[in-house]
Amino acid sequence: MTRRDEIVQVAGDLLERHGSEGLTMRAIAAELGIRAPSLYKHIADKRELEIALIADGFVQLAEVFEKAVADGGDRVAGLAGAYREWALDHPHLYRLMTDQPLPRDELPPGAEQRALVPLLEAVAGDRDRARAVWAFAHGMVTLEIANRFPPDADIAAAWRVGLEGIASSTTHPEGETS
Amino acid sequence: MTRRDEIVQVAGDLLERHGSEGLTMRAIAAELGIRAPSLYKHIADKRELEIALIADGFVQLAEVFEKAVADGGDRVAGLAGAYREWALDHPHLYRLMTDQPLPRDELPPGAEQRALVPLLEAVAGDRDRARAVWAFAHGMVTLEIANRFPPDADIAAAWRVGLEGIASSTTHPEGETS
DNA sequence: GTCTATATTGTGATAGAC
DNA sequence: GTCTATCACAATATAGAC
Repeated sequence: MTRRDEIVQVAGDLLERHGSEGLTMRAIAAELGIRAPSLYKHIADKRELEIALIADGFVQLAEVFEKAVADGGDRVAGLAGAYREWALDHPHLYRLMTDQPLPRDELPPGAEQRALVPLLEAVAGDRDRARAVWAFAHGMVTLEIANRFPPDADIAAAWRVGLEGIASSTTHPEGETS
Repeated sequence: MTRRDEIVQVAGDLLERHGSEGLTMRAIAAELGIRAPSLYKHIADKRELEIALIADGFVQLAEVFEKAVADGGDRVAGLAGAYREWALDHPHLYRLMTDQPLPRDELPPGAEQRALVPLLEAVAGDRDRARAVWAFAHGMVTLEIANRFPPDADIAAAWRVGLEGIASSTTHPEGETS
């Protein structure tokens, strides 16, 4: 493992342990037992570090999705469950990945695509439906991370209602407005 | 209008114009033609300012919802449209309101409730369905704000698919797992 | 109610020695 | 590849004069 890889790994650990506010060059260096300026011999700037973390996140998500599909069962439900579990397990990385426009130019090509394909296949290539499922899952996950549901909310039930509705409703009629 | 109200108003303007990073005590003061320390004669700290902005946001949202219901038509679709329009019109306030746990203790009582009632009524009191609709709308709106949909995405179609699915699907059978 | 001066803390980043 | 020293900047907030 190169020194650069070590730095990225430590950065990821710090991000999950202390949130994005805890992700400082000084803290990363301290974790490695060196001083902050030394980091710049291995990376250009902090942004490069964040990009690497985001790219890594997409790889993780793709792997989690592929495993969920391989496990069989209802595909959309399986993917949603995997998405939820991974996001709640890595809340700060999840936010880093979704709070900003995707820096597509700076990411390794295909990273986003690979994570996206399993969902698209699960809805038979219906892009609108895929986006609706994604938005629902993203909304649920961010609200859960931000602790916005009341303590007595039946979160699993909300997931069920949403997924069953979006995944299995028939295609809307052309031109229907109401 | 008291000086405090002026400060809150200027803070809201700054938030929308320059995002949460632009919302600094110095900037607020500059906008008012005074120095930052003078603000502390009117408010205790910056947090108090943010709370006031959040509370104000809920009032705006409640009014927007009530107007949408009064306008008639499909209720869920009307509320969702109003939600989307308001959020995209005030993206930074929207994020301030939803990115963190709700400071319920510090908000005027009923602020959250008043904004919530119209949606709950639109789904006949079904709390799970209300949460699913909310999560879907929240997901769509945050993804739109973060510019995460590709340029060619048919966002209106995704809204339609999601809302028709969640709002009109039948209640899920008890114990059904797949 | 405003000011100046300042405390305190923090950030990312560079220069240049070793 | 690491160090020390430092730049440049910004943030919230307080003390005390006027």
